Amino acid sequence: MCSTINNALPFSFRCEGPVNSNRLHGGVSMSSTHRFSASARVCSNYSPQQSEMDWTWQELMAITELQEFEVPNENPFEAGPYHSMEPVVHYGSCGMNLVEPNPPTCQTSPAAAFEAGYADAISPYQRLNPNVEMHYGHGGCQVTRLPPNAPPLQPPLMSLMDPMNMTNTNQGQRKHCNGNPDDLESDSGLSLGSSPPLASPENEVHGAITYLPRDGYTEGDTDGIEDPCQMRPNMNTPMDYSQAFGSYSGHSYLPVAPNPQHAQQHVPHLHQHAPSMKQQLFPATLHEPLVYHASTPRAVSFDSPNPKTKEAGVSSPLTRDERRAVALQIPFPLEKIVNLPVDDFNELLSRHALNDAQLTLVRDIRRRGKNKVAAQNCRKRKLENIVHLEHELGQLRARREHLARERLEFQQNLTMLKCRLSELYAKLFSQLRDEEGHPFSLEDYSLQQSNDGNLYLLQRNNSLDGE
DNA sequence: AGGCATTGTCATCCT
DNA sequence: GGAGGATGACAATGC
Repeated sequence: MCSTINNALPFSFRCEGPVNSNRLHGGVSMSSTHRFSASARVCSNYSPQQSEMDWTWQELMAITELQEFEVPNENPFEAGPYHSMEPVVHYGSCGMNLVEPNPPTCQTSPAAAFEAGYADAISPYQRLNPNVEMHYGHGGCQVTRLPPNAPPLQPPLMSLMDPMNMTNTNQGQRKHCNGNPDDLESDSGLSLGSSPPLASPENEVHGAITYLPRDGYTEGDTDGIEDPCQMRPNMNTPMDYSQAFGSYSGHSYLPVAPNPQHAQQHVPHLHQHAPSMKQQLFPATLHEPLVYHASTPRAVSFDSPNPKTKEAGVSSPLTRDERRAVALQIPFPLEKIVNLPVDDFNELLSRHALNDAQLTLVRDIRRRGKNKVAAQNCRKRKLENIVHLEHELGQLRARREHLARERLEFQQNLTMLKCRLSELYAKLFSQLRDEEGHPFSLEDYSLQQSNDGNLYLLQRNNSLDGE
C-alpha cells in the first residue's frame, strides 16, 4: 500500500507499507545529477527560505554521511539502531548541541590536546579512518551505508571538506589515511646503531702516534723488530674520535695547544663532556723508553688522570705501571707493549729473557693499555649516542607538536562542517511536508540512503529492514 | 668539604 | 683457550 506524499516534488516520496508507516521512499526520479529542489510547490506551507535550497544528490548523500562522522575517541561508538543518525538532535544553528559529548577542544593547546588523547604519534586521519569503517560496518545501521557505487561528493559540500582533505571517498579516505607513513616519518627513524663506526679500524687516524726511538733506546733494542707504528700504523693507533670534533689535526705528536683546556673550549656544547683531547694531544707517553728515562723529567707524562698536569714543560710523577716497569727493568717501552700487534708482541717477548714477574707485568700493562683505549672509545660512543638520541628526541617533539596542531585544526574543521550540516538539514526538513501538509520533524525523522540508492526519510528508532 | 668531571682500571661478557 | 673489544662499576684525581 503506497501513497504519494507530494507529486509536485521533482522526486516523489512514496510511502511503502501501511499508511502510517515510518518509511518514506525517495522516488525514482532522483538521479545523481538531479537537483534536489524543494520548491514552493512541495506544499502549501511555503517558506521564503525554501527557495534557497538547491542541492545535488551527492550533497544530500554527504549530509547523510556526515551525520556518521565523528572524531575518533571523542565519541565512542555504541552499537544501536541508527546510532549514526541519533546524534543529530538539534539543528539550525552552530551553537546547537550536535553530536559531540566532548566538544572540540578549541581552547586547548595543541600539546595539551595531544596529551589528552593522542598518545600515538599518528596522523589524525589514520586514527579516524578505522572508526569510519566501524561505523559503516555496524550491522544495525544498514540503511546508513552508502552504496559502493555512491557518487563522490560534489560542491558545495565538497568545497567544505577541502580544507580538511575530506573530499576523498571512503576508499579514497582510507587510501589517504593509510598513505605511506614514512612520508612523515622518513626523517625521524630512531637508529641507535647508526652511529658512525667509530670503533672500526677504518676510522682510526693513521700516524697519530709516532714512535721516536731516541737516547739509550734504539731500534736495535727491539731486536730487529721494525717500528710497529710504521709497519701498521692503523693497528697501533688508538681510535681517533677527534675527527668528529674537528679540533685535532691528527698528525701532531707534541701538544698543539699549550693549554688543553683552552683547546677544549672550542668543542661544541654537546661534546663538552666528551673525553678530552688528551689522548690525541698527548698520545705519546708510551713512546718514551721508560726504563731509560724514568729518572729524568719527561716533557710528556704517561697516563696522568688529569690532562692539565701535562701542560708543556711540566713533569708529572710516574704512573703505577711506569714505576713497576722501571722497578722490574722492562727492557722495552710501554708503547710497544700496548700497541704492538700480538704476533710482534710475542716475538718481542721471545727476544728478551723475562722472568715471570716481568712477563706478568708486561701482559698486565698491555691489557690495561688496550682496555684504556677501549674505555675511551666506549665513552666516546656513549656520548655520541646521547647526542644522537637528543637529536632524535628533538625531531620527535617537533613532530608531536605538528600532529597536535593538525588534530586541533581537524577538530575545528569538523565542528564547522557539523554546523553547516545542521543548517542544511534544517533547511531541507523545513520544506518537506507529508501528504497532509505536516512538516517532518527533525526530531522524529532522519534522512538516509538505502542500498538501492534511494533516499529515505526514516523515523528514528525504526529500521528499513527491521520490521 | 663535597660535588662534579675526567680518566684509568677491573670484572665480565662476548666474538 | 687466549686475545681483544665492549661496557658497567669503581676508584683516583683535579677543579
